[in-house]
Amino acid sequence: MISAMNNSKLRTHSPDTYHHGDLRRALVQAALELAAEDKDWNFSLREVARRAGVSHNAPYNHFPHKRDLLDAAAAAGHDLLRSELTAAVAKIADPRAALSKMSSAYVSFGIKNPVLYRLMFSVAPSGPAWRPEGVLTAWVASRAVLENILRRGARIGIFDPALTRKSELQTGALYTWAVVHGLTMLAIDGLANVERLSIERIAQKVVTTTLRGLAGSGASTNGSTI
Amino acid sequence: MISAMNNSKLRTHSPDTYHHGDLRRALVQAALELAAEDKDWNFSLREVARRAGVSHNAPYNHFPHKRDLLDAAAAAGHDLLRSELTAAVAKIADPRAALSKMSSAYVSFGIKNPVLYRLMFSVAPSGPAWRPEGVLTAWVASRAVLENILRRGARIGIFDPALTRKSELQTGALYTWAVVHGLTMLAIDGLANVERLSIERIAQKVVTTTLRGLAGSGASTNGSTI
DNA sequence: CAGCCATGTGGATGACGGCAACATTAGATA
DNA sequence: TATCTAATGTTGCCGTCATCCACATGGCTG
Repeated sequence: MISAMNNSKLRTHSPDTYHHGDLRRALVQAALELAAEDKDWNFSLREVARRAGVSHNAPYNHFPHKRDLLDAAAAAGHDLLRSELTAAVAKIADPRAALSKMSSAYVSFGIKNPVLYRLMFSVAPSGPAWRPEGVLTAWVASRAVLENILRRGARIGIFDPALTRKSELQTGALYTWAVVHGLTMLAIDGLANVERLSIERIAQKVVTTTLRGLAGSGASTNGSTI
Repeated sequence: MISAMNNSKLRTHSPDTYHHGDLRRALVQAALELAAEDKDWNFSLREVARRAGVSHNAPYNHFPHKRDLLDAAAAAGHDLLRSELTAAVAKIADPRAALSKMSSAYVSFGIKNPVLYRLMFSVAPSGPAWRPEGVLTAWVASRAVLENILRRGARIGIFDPALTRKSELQTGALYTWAVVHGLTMLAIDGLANVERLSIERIAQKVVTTTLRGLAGSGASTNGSTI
């Protein structure tokens, strides 16, 4: 799922040159691999350089600090998540079904890429609300998808009509996001065990409850639209 | 909020001895302080030792690895959270009000101790579900408090009666926990902004929606019990 | 009072993050 | 096409870190 990254222009010129040709991307790739292997982000920058086949200092031409590499990896992750979410919801008209699908896609992403997911939400804010380039963008885009679903549902009365108001819509989106984000985190931490149910089944039940929270007065709480 | 830790037996003997007397606790304390100052857990073990006034190797008599110190800090955090949660709910009879109070206490804890909170859920599981000593215990205790509230509410019909079934109860608890955990995380990351509302106000509204998700058929969705 | 064991100290080792000076090459320019 | 330049890599170096080992200290127990 990681290799799905854009890797066009993989140096059309000589293969064993002094200059790598696409080192920046190779470094991010190596970092993602190392993270997946080690199950954390504590590898050394030198290790990444080694894996990319360059000297220990080459990375500094692309990332002033080690954290910048991690930020780039996080940004790639956010982008991947966003694309998976939009893809999951693309062809679904019914807001409830769409929300269901989006939620399960979200949780699935976290479970498939636990280390990446954790990194994506581990960016240490230096300033008041600093985010690495692109992360906030991807985030806002994802959130917009969610808000659109809620708005559509509110308009046709499936969700609380109050959600047509901007402030309420934002709150509703935050609520929904909190559920899936929290559930994903708990699942990654192995804290989301219920009896012998699979995490997918658990997520499904949680989403059903979530939908009831969003429901308008006339809506059924039956979650069978999944 | 950190200094509330149990610090009995603070060396009744000589104050300036070769042996510190309570180094273990002092190290955890120093680590918590450093984390709060740096806003992350990237300080060096030597720095912690320096702050505690001991040699760079003294900590190894209490923590075989640096991670063990972090685990101890995380455990202390979980314990503190558990005590705050139980205290918040202690005298509240109404399940809905109790859940509300517990939620706001939870989110408040995260906001007051963002770095600690992040650490508490950043323990890298080595084995299948390894947790540092005491963390899982505190977690289960917190969860039990939550489940009790839900069960009581289900019995008197305020919450979905299905919650009296064990499996459903666990799912319901997970749902609730996911909301507050997710909301807390998002708040810490500065991603929980709605218009110009304070985070407390936002949390309140989210909890209202959460309660609706838990509600039984006959329950009002009015969250004014707060 | 002698000795043991928990607790601290000092020093050494290999690795790391980051800086600086130097090398190599891809293109732009003429 | 010959050259110049900026981007990209490389080598070497520094201070710091985590961790290991040998040794010091001293409270407690026999």
